[in-house]
Amino acid sequence: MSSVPQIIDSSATAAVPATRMPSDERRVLVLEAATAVFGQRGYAGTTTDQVATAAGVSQPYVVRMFGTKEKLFLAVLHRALDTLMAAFRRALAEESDVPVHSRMGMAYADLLTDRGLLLSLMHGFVLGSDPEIGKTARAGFLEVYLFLKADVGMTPEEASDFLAHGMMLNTLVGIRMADEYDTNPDARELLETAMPTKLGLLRGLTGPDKIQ
Amino acid sequence: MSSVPQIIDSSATAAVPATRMPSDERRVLVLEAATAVFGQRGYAGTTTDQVATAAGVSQPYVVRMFGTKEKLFLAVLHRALDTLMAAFRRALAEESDVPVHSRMGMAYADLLTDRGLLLSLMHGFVLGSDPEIGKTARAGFLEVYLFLKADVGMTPEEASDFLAHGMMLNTLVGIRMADEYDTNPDARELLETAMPTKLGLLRGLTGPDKIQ
DNA sequence: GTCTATACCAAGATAGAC
DNA sequence: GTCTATCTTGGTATAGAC
Repeated sequence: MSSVPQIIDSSATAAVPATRMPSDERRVLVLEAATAVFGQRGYAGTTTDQVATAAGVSQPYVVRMFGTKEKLFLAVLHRALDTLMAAFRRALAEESDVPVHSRMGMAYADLLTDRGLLLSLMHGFVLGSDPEIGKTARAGFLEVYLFLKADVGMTPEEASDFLAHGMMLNTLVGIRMADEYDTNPDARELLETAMPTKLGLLRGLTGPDKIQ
Repeated sequence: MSSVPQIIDSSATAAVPATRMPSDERRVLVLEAATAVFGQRGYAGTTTDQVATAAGVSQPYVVRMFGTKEKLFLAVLHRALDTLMAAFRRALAEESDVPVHSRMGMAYADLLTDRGLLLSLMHGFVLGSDPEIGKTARAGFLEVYLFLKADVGMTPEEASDFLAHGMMLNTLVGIRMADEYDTNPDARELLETAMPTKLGLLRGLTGPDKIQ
């Protein structure tokens, strides 16, 4: 694979000892960095060193914190699913004239700003053959499906369609279709059709990646 | 990552010299094997040795044939896109009482039987940050979108919805949701809702993987 | 809590024989 | 056209110091 241009600023060299920090705080920082890198390069395509650099700590420390790279990825998936469900629950509880289904869609699209979150999930979703990752991915996907039916009140068809559009959104982000927005009218039309309201968010993700 | 249980029979040991074969024939065999493995494990998660074993040839020979692993993956993507477009064109040309949109959907779902084809595409789609892979993925995705509009006659909305359901199907396969069909009623309902007609194909993909 | 140093293995690629 | 042997790199994980 050719080297991937990066979004995340890598000027954070891990060489200089990171300032001491409570381990749970540090843990969150590393999880966020890992989410960004995994989202961009996928599970196998990511090295623990890339995560460490993005988080501004040393590579062995990342491994030390999570045990193995796989456990780190699983933690990323769980955090992503928790964040997603929390956003949905918030959107559901919200007082608003906007219909619930739309509010859910907007809540989902808003997660695009959480760098790599939806894409890390997507990478997990397509690795169903891996025993651990697959188990987590299926459980998470079904949790969302059930929530849409039981709590939001969608029919199976509505929930399935909602998820389909979510997967489409994930794909458009993953494929970086927004990079073609200005130069390819078809890409532009597709983006404007597939995500009319939240286009701004996607376009904000254009340009060279910020991860090292 | 824990080791992935396999679908493809690995009894094909490369140790015994493969019988000589015209290079384009061998090329196709390797491409098919590569499609299956890449579909299951993704680009970075696949080794050229796994591909070689699945194809029944030696690892250096795989590299020799395609130059690099990345070129092999790109060849897999191109072959997958060609196969997909050919299936669509065939479904379009077909005489039938079934409406075109349905015929397209069925043609797509039928590709599930081509082991790893749709999943290799999906893995490519989520690697848009990689310069080469991303370029190919975006071009292929847009080619399909344009075909749906220009040749099939879909509106942008219809084409976008069609693609959304395609991505949903890919995801359900990738996540191996069919593995839960018998034991989880929610998984079953979701599968029956998302792919009512072609469920049989998906279920056929259940069970231990056949790739080594 | 965090680092440096390093062991160890896996994997892509090359050389060269048959 | 296809293999065996091997070089080389890069990446996870461990040991141990501060």
